[in-house]
Amino acid sequence: MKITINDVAKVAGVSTSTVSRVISDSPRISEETKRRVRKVIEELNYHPNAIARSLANKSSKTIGLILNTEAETLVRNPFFIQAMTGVSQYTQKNGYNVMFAYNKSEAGDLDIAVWYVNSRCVDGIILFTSRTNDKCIDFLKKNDFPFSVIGRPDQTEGVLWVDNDNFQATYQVTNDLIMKGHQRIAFLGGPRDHNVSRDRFEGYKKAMTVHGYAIDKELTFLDGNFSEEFGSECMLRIITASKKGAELPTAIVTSDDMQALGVLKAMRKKNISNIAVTGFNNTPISLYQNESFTSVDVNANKLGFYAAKLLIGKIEGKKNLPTHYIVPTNIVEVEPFY
Amino acid sequence: MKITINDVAKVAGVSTSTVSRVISDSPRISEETKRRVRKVIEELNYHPNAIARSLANKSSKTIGLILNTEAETLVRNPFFIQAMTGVSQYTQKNGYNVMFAYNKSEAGDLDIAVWYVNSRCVDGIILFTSRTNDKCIDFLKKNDFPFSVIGRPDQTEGVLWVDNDNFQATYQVTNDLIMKGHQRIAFLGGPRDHNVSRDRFEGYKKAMTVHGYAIDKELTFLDGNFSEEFGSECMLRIITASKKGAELPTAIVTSDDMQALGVLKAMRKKNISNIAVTGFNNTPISLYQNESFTSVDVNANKLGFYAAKLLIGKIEGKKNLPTHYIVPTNIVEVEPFY
DNA sequence: GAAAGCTGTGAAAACGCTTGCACTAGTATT
DNA sequence: AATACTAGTGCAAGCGTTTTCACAGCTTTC
Repeated sequence: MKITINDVAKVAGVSTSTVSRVISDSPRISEETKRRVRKVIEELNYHPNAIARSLANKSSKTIGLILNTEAETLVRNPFFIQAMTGVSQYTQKNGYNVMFAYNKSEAGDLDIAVWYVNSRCVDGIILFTSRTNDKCIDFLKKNDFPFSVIGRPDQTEGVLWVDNDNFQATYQVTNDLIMKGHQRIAFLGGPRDHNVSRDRFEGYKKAMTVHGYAIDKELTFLDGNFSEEFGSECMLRIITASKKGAELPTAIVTSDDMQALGVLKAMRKKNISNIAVTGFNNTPISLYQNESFTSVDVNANKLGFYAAKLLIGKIEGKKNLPTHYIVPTNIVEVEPFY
Repeated sequence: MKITINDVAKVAGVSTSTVSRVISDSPRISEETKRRVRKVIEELNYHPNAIARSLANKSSKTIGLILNTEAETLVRNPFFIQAMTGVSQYTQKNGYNVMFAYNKSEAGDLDIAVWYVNSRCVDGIILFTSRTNDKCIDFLKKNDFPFSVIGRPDQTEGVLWVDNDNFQATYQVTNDLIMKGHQRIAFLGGPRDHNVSRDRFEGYKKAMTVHGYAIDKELTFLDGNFSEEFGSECMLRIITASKKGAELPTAIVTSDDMQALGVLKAMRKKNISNIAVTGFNNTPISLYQNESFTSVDVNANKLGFYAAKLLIGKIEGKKNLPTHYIVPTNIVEVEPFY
């Protein structure tokens, strides 16, 4: 049988309220009593029951994670686990636990959100991907339940979010290429309904126009997806066009390492080299291929960390908190594996 | 203000006990009453408070994960996230939540275990790596707290565990190589204090001896680690030896994909090819390199799934449950990326 | 020297649920 | 006809905390 606060109270010869106050270090208890009670707590090896505490406090001191992502992505892209460790680091420091649930379907994500909210087993939720018209976001807003989102959502009012400055990242990547003398630079984007896709394109566009270079429609591939296949496909189209007289680009800015790998694969297949390729995420797999290329490290760990920080700030009702954080990116040169 | 069981009782004109029994579908309540109460539950959109329930039941319906692993490994090896999703799949089906905490240091792992146990916020724990003399295991055993372990621990009595048949895996991998005509086969092992290392070596040894091939001391590297560096290092030693007259192996069995990549890297550097290499884990990164090789898929998802199954069986006091599961491995041929 | 103000503590009511036990009304048993 | 079941329900005591309010005993104030 586990020791309870009553046992401590009895042994120490005080009431349970006193013990409770000692635990929370209330100023209303005399040092003398505190010392005595603490000694008993030590002796009996007493530890408060977190659940009883939660019930009395109406707060579980737990936050829930919703990984609304396909298994495939989860496994290939270390982004998620990195963000999760970031979350864990912040929550641990602040006395919160973290709960997670994985569900493949989008419907499943909503189910989990509903469960989390209705059962009151978490104090707040972190969404790991923001989709357009995300049903989870709508649901959480409607229920006035604290949550934060990794990745800027469509509607930012009333939501806490963290993200990179994606515009800045591609701006810089593109600018760097231009500084190295590249003029004909292609761009591969992500799905149109992700804000991140638009931002990355805009950054590229800005850098190009600032320097007076044209955005060649034949070299910009928007509304794509973050896959290797898409990367290969675009590259093959570029190559085909070049056979019909178009000039090959000297550099390609992509929106994801997978895309970049696809591009490299197609280049290899067609025996083309000397095109600089850039990606996003600094995925370790990018280390295991033969071309050197540039990747944008998004600092996933920090994204998780700040998502937790925002959320916990909100839960604890702190005032004057920021509504979002922009986490800086670093541009890394990935050396070839061999 | 949230709806409670009392509100439902009042509206339905019954006592709270009756509502509670309707929720748990007790046979002692008449169908008539059940119907009426359920209708009210629906109308009021009532959902039981999980925490109050936990307190009354003395069970949080939550299990805790302890990821006692370095961040680097966590990120590079999708094993962990795969196992986590496996755990989540089983627990969701059975009405359990999962809590996780990440902590870099080994000391931290123990802290988390202590917190989980003392605060009673989880009903059981899954350890994601079994080390020799694992302090967490000792602590959990001493406190008689339910837990299961991924990876067979040193002392199996009184512990629930899941693992692959590592002996069988390397036996088969080695045997396959022999069937293809290889006779001179090197072996790279993992850290001596991991059971997995010993098992994998024994499988290799058995296959070799069954076929009457010698185990060449110069070609077996035990007590290594699961890194690329170790792989490269061993391969370079093999190559150096060959320059002094030793015969090169025609195949190399390694204990990890990272090791295998290291081997391939060294081969490439020294311009050697035509040596078959095998690894473990079917890591996606293995897809992004140029040699085809063989990897053993350990079915991490299933390992997590069964770890959860064993644990929940124990928590719920089921009788005649197995003490461990052996999850089959599949041998996969990884095609070169390009 | 009475009123007012502190200080330190305890009693008891929450928090929202489960469950052992008791009770009532029928029904079956002898 | 008395007894013994059974089915269906409610009462109230938990589960282990926190926290409001009350109060006793001091000290200060005018």
